[in-house]
Amino acid sequence: MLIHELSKKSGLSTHTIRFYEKSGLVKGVRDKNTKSNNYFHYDDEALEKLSFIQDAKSVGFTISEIGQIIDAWYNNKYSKKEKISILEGKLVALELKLKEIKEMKKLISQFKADVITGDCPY
Amino acid sequence: MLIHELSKKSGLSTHTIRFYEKSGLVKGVRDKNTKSNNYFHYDDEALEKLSFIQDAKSVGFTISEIGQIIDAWYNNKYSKKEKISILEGKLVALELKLKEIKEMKKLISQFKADVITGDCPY
DNA sequence: AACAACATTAGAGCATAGTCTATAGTTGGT
DNA sequence: ACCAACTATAGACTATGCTCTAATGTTGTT
Repeated sequence: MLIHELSKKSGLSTHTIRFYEKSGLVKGVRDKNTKSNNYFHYDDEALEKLSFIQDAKSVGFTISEIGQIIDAWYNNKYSKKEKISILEGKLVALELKLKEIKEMKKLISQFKADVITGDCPY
Repeated sequence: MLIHELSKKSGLSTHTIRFYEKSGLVKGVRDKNTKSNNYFHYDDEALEKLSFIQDAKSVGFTISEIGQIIDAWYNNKYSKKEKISILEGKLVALELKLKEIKEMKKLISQFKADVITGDCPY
């Protein structure tokens, strides 16, 4: 598919997709038989990656971290050992975030309880 | 205490503290009896806020969201009802993040498992 | 009085992650 | 052949959240 279709299917603008392409997260390929244009073609894997990118961004991973994860899963840039180590690193980071969020939930729940009971001094 | 001490106690640079002050998250007060300078003085509440800001940032809240939470707890800018509604909104957001992170953990765990078993096709 | 170490404001600069504009070329339908 | 809708590239612009510099004044110690 061409970028416009990928854009519609992913829900991301062509600008954003090109930005991700420049950042190394996805890439299209050019058809060597076609000489009249130099359009990039994208497959379902690109769509999958864009969907992953959106989820990964929303849990707080940066573009560069997402790039590492994609490289650890979709590419052969890293050895098996390196891939596992990268993915384990991200799991540790997620575990920490989970803990922080639970603590923040407790804290804000306490704020709320104190506002309700009037123990909030302000 | 003056900003330098607050900086050391909070672990944030004076620049960052001033940036937060401009953003409305903390504020120092000037001593009306002192005429030779216009230094700001900070209390333990400011330190508490800075600590909260660091935690809140690390769970992904923006400066503006953190400002709302601080206003809902430390100030009387909002009515009781508004305060509760703001805090509940943040709790909902945290609950969603929690869910997203758990899903991302599953996904990355699966990536890792597939790399280990060799089911990763790349 | 000299000097380091502090204080203030204003504004410049930077990284991240887009978002948009301009320019130029291509494709598909009528 | 024409035109809307697409494509590519380069680069300008924006928002967020710092981070640093410059200019200037104050405080505390020797």
